[in-house]
Amino acid sequence: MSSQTIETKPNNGIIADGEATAILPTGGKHKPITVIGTEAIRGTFDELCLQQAINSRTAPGVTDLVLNPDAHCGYGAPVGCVMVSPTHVYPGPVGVDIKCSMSLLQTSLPADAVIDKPTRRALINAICERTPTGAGRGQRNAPKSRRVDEALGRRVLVEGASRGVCEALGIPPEWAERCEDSAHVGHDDSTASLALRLEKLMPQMHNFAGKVTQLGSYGGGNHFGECEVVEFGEDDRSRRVADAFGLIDGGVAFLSHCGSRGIGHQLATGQFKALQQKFDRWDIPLPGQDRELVYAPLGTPEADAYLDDMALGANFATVNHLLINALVLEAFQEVIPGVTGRLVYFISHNIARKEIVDSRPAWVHRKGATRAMPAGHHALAGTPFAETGHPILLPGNPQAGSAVMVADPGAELSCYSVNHGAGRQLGRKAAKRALDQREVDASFDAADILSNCRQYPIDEAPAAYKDFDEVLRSVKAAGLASEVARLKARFVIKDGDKADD
DNA sequence: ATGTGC
Repeated sequence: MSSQTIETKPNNGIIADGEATAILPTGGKHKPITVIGTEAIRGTFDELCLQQAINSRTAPGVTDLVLNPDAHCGYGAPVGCVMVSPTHVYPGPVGVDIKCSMSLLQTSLPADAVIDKPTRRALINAICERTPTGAGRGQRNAPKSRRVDEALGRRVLVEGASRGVCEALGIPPEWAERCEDSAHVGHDDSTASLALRLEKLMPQMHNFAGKVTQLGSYGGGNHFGECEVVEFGEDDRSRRVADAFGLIDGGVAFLSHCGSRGIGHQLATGQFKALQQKFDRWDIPLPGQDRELVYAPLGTPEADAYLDDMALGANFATVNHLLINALVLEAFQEVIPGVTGRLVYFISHNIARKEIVDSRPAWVHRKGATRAMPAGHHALAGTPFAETGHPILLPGNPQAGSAVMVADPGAELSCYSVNHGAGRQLGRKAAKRALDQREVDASFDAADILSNCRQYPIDEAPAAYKDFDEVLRSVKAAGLASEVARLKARFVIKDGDKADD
């Protein structure tokens, strides 16, 4: 494995072939890396990020690698990339937070219901009581009707959002149709193999009962819940699609970002360690000599174990999101009786899926990347979105807004994928050095956006992220997707200096 | 991302 050097080439070796599309050749017979991003965006990719992309592109069994405009360094592969392999699975290019995802709940409320501050404060409190934030945090005072014991926890991991699990947790079962995948199965397409795998893992699953009580919680870092006002665009097509998605112009919606919490973390790190030990023992060369890029050929016990563990974590994340949405709706109903809500969509940006790429089945690893299938895509047949394409949920930042998009046929270029958000511009330490807490808080006050935190976490401030409009411009100019609606924050739930502690 | 250092 020769690791190419990139620093001496102009533009880091990236060759533009359109306003927002480019290629990065990696030498040999390899198809080049597909790069999405305007010139301004392409300048934000640092060397390590590009080296990770090259390592990933030239790794065994990989046929396609897409680098998205929000790309930055990740574990082995960049956050913000798509890696396709018909023959291998790669745990690193799924990531440590298995099935980290976005979901959007459309309520029946008009925007003026969330104007006055006391109502928004009451909503923040009611939501925080039910859906906690923070490391280790889970359900504190869940009512008996929604308590997750060990037995139900096992069912969640094995079945995902099955009818039985939804009923046991008070989740409207029809929401399962509004999921990118409501349930994940094991390596042999059965749930039986997942049950067996979980049984085998149980002795290592420290505090399993405690971890399953994390269902219905956000965790920390960039995870959040956000009350939004939905703003449709001007053109007829986007308004028609927004209607079909069940969005309401000028209505109140709730956007959530979270993943598989402690369970997914334990499953992912367990897989990294197990595979790294085997690579050490076997002395097999790693792509770019990077231990974070361990892999397993399909059909081996190692690949089976990874696919099973990924499915267990993914099922937890799916039910976590659906329960959060059910609990958030309950919180709205406590504060504003009579309000109703429907799940618009639940879609992941950290998962490997079996899809058809270039007419053959392949594992599409999306790491900080979102599936983007347009109207008429064969995989959407029989879903509510066959005629429109499915909703794409892209968090930007509370001040610039977030976006609902829909894929265009041009998304074939990026293996039917787009970015997963704005992407970091400043590392956490750099953000703490560069940004001023009072200015950050003042900017939220000026925009009349409330938060559950006394001080907004500075490393999560909008200025720590790339310019969201430039990122969206890249996606549109590359022909991947169109904007359907913008979401403007009215209040934000984050892990931070909580007002209720 | 994470019972936020192995």
